[in-house]
Amino acid sequence: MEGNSSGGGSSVGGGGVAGAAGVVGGGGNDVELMCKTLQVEHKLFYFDLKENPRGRYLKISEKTSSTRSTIIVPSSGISWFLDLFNYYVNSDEHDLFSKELQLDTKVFYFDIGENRRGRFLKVSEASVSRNRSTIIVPAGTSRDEGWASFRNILADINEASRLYMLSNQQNSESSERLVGLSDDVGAGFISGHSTQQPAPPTSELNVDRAVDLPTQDEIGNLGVSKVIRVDQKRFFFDLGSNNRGHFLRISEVAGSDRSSIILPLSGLKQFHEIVGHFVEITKDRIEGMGSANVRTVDPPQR
DNA sequence: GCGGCCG
Repeated sequence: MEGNSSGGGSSVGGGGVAGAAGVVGGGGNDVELMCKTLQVEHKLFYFDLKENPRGRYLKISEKTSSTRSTIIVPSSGISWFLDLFNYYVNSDEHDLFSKELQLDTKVFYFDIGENRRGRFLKVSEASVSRNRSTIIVPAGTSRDEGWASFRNILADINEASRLYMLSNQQNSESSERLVGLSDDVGAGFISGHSTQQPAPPTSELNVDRAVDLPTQDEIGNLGVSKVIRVDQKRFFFDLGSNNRGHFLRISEVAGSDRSSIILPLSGLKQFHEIVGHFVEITKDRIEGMGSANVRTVDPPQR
């Protein structure tokens, strides 16, 4: 029950007067969409969902009397954080493992620790050319309620972030003014993130899970599409995005059948390398004849 | 009003 924000004047100058030079330092003029605080033991955690022209992100800060540290989670990572905290809350104490979460250029490390004060989860963010920053979340005194409260807040924020994404999408359909407001367009449906599913604890978190994807076309179409024809088949390459991040959808269309694979952009380079490998080892066979009937066709502009 | 985090 010690899970909730109390009136500590939490929000960053939210009620604050204009003219108070109110802009948060460092965060610049980023718009604050939602903010919450959580107290666990003597630590205070601040959750700020923010948005700027480059997209949406969640800033999580840990503050004690002596320490302040912050991690920045891109919006595509919020649901992963939620899943991971669910994992740490729901799993048996004995089979808790460290996890890594890779998002674009950042890597987040989740590690369990324990000392005289109790158990804790260390979440640290490593990104190129920036100091590693870490927050430490106490498990809590009884039944991991520290982690559970943290998870509950992540769930709220994840939901809010999803709604912002959907409304941005609608807005940009109806009016072009907002173009460039967020690069996180696209729909995606997360069905219930309900209780008992301990997110897949496999190590390659970012590869296997893009399954809950929009199957309709046009969603998250970022205007980047390619089509190739090979024999009787056509292959469509479409960039899209949902709240898990950006992906490339490759669809094979033959007759009225269509099937797709969804490739998170984080895997695109590997994909490319592997295709390159096969091109290399089959070069002799395809260069002689096959290449003539593989053509690239750009879709009509606009 | 604790204490982790190794920069």
